[in-house]
Amino acid sequence: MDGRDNGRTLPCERLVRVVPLRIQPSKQGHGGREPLEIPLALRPTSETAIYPMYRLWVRSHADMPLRIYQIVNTFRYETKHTRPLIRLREITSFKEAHTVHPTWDAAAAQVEAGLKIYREFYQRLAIPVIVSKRPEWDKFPGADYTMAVDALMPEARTLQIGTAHHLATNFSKTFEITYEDAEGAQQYAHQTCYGISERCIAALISIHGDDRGLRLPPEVAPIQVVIIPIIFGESGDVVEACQRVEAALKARGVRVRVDSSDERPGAKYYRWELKGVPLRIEIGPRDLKKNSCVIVRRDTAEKRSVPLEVVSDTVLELFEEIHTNLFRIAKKRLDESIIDCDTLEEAREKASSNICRISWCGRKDCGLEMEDNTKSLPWNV
RNA sequence: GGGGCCGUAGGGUAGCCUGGACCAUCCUGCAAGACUGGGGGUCUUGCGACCUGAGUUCGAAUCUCAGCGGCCCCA
Repeated sequence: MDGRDNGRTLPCERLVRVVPLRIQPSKQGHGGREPLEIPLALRPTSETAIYPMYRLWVRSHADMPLRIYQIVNTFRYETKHTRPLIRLREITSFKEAHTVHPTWDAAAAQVEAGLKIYREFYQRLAIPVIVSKRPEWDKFPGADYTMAVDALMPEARTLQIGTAHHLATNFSKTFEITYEDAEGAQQYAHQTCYGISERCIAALISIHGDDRGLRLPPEVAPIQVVIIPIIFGESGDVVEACQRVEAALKARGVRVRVDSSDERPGAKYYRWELKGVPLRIEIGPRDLKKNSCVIVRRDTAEKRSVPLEVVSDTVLELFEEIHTNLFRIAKKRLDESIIDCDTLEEAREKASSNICRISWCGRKDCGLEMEDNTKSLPWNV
């Protein structure tokens, strides 16, 4: 699918320059001279693949809103400086929505709806975000305007972890996506597109992780509770107690696992902390005498002895607390890093370790000068 | 686009400068066993590597050249 072949003009000339419409791999990678036996092309963005279909699917106002999403891999022509999960030549799980609406306002409402989804998504990952409108020169090529979701990474840099674009009629004019309105006249449709990539994983890992490894919010932890039996000799009763607790938690829908490998308990603690399991339950002879167990939080390392009959309730309560705590810590760090600057000089000093908020007249040359002077992009990464 | 650095078991490394006692060091990992077990245990045994090619040389992990791969810095 190559937009240049159909004789039409793309909505923005910059799109052609910034996003190659077709990447042609060779035996030496892209840019090599020797062609592959079977010619292959990598598909960079989805607009040119999807919108010709939208042209066929959208006929009347009754066909809208049209809202479709897909999870795909996407290729970017990054020549250097790739970084795992953050800057990749192949984005392996781009989750993108493409919608069509009759009016500009309806599309704008959809942009808001998309942003609301992303706010909730990141809330559930315990990641506080900043939602902002990008300046003209930083928006998606062909967009009327671009909204972006950013998170703060530990090294005080922002990471763009989601975008939502109002495309207005820019693409519908190119791809001739029109509909018949109530008066029987043909109108260009208004479109939006919005997406997030595996950068959400990068943010999750970086923002919550500590020196002991991952710290995962319970809702998204593959294993939410690990049970460590403390075995002396035979200890059949300990093993049995672990299995009872495991069954009780499973019955409440908890993703739980008993680590009955023959490593030392200490080694198991370190291993599961590294993997970010939110709660660890230790059960040994001492606990069984009291008919209790020890529950240890990954986020705070706090230990408490809990009677066996209330383990499930306690676990579910702690899940809530852990999520709240992770979000609170991240939110505090974000809030504290945002500082108001009165002068460009001040912003220059502080931009490397903070998010600077500064007045701007709205002119492009002023904006670019601010970026140059502070050696930062408006949202860094 | 420009510059710099580096390729040794699954991971991390020593050896390279000054070629030979290197069938390549140590840590970790993996496999098996024994004693163990409330914060990374100990011992025994085993597995596993010099990026590729050409050259120099009696002899190359080590020197030369080329290729491939990776990392970092600058624009």
